[in-house]
Amino acid sequence: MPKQVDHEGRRRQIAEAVCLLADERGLEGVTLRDVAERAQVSMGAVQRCFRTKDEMLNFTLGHVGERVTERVRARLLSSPAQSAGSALGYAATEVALLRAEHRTEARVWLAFVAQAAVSETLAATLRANYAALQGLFADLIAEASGRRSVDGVQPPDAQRAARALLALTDGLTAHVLIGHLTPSEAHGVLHAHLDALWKQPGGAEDRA
Amino acid sequence: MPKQVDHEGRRRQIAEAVCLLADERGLEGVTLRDVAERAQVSMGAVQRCFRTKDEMLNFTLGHVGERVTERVRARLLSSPAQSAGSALGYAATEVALLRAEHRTEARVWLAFVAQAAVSETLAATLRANYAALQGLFADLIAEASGRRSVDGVQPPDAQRAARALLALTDGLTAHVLIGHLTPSEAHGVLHAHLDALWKQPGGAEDRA
DNA sequence: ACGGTTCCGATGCAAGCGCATCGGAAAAAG
DNA sequence: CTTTTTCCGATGCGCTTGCATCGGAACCGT
Repeated sequence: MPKQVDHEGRRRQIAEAVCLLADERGLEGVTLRDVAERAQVSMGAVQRCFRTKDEMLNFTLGHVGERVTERVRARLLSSPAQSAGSALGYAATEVALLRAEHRTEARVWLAFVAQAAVSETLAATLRANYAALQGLFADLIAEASGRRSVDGVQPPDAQRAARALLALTDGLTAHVLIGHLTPSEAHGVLHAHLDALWKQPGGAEDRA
Repeated sequence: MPKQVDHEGRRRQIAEAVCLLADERGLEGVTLRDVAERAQVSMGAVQRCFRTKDEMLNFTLGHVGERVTERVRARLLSSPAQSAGSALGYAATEVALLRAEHRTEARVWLAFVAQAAVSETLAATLRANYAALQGLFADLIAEASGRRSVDGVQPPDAQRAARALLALTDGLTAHVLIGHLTPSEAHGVLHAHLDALWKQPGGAEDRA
């Protein structure tokens, strides 16, 4: 057997470089040459790991998505004793990427969301991540409001509340990045929304 | 006086072309040559109207923002007899750009939001638009919940509710574009949120 | 040690980009 | 009709991009 290389590891290493560059100059400013330089490899290596640039970006998106979802899960596991309500608060705060140290991830995420609007491949990867997060939210909401989910099926208003929460966190993230909101304003909005959730769990049902 | 040309009109014409292209291929796919072709003018004309490409994009963003805000205002004026509550519903629905015929605007908007995260010039233009919409929302919310705004100053929870509503609409728009939500799901989420707004107007205050 | 694989760094290439340039068309004023 | 000023279409330039190519270095089983 000839030379062997940890391909998956290198892929992640390259994905990190893509993130750094996308954070600084946006997704448009990501070129193969710059990525290679940032990842401390040659362009040839990058081309070997990813057949095309799109493949590289798609992998990077998946990588970031995994990281965020993983962090949310870790946050939940590290504080299992509390109520489902406060757990949901923590999870939502993580997803909103409000903390300064996650600003990079937030910018990368936003860049990919915009790109996904015109790239079906990216959109598919993105949808998978959103579905996972929404399911997680829905579980927590159903549990916190007493009606336990059965076989992974939540009452429809829990699904809807989860959709709302996910959209809200995404919107808040974007508004913070643009500078329309400060992180603490966004934090306030998010938690006010969550508080409101418990005070009227089941009323007001109409429309699809 | 020599030849005279409606510069502002041509600028708008070019901005429309930018929108069409951004809708199809994303903001990255917008080149001066393509814009010129789509706008039925020569590249020279485009260069005369906008000194640089960034200037062109910035103008286009302002143009789209104006159009959306204008449509929301028109929607409000066309149905002034109803309650502030239902007016807010209409306004929010417009902002969320859920209708299929506004999908183009939505994609353009999202593309600019992502770009603004790395371009202070675009971010400034965008902030102005968000501020206008948020103020509009806050007015309606304050009016609907009885506490009239005085001298354009709303109670803090109206401001916060407006921020939440704006972030929610933006998030929903993005999720619809990506295909994570259907338009009717987004519609349902939005109106459930609005309904919840009236049922508990002032409680749950903490954090900044 | 050595042959066979796998890897990769350097280089080349065609295409496309934003922008600068400029000669001449177009139009009001005399 | 001539002049003067504004406008713009065509063209060229320098640069960057993603990708293809390939000779040789690196490595492992034998």
